[in-house]
Amino acid sequence: MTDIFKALSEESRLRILTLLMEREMCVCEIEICLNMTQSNASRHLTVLKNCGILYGYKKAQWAYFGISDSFKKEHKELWEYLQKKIVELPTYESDHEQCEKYRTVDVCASSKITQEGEEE
Amino acid sequence: MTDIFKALSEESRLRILTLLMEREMCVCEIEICLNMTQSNASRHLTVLKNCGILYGYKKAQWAYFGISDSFKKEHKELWEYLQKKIVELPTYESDHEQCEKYRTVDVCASSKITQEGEEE
DNA sequence: ATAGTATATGCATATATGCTCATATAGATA
DNA sequence: TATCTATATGAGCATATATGCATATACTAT
Repeated sequence: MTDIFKALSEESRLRILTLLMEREMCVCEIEICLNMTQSNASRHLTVLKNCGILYGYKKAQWAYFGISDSFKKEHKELWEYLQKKIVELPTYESDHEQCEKYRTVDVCASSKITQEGEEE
Repeated sequence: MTDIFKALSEESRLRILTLLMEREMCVCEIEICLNMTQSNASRHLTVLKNCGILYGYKKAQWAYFGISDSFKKEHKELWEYLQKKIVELPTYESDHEQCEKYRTVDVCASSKITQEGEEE
């Protein structure tokens, strides 16, 4: 029980959750959308997965994560609470904008070019 | 938002909550029921109060704490989740037994005698 | 095979957290 | 006033956590 609250008691991890509420994502997408280092994103995702909030699987060289259905079911009230309150995060809007911005591009495998180019 | 999860991500504080779900209590009652030091109990209560989970007031030389109605209302789903899951805490039963044991006695102002006597 | 991309993890470090002991403060009582 | 009880808090210490850098591993594509 405390492990779930511990996982949720970190702003970066809540920001990750707001993104995953939309759709599952791979590490490097989160890395770019939330502007954090790769190792940092990876570690936070591991924490969220280890306590059962996220599911995760690998496909080709990517590791995808999403919000676990069993978590939603077994922690129903908490999940409802999160859905309701997480939009109040100060970075909610900007994170999603950043996310949309890279949505059209194939973020992975071209991230470096996109980052340097910085057109638009 | 993270401050509430942070407050809840600690076993000792969840144990305190299980007691306060029954009735409001003063610091020294919690200290005895959960077998923790006075300073430790006081600090945990302060954390829970600072994030709005508890209310607190002083009467004579005692400081009483209880679960805040506004918390229950403004964080309804979370509160329901807590009520449902907190009974699963490994120490739930024993903590309440300890609590009942001292219920009949006037814990405060006679705690030291009761502790040493240890009859029953 | 070689090079490039994505991810996980060891290591070092800065910061946060929890705990105990000691002490200051405030109210109660003789 | 002097003493006892209850509480809050500073200091010091041990542990936990978050983060960045470097690197090992795994899969892709040429």
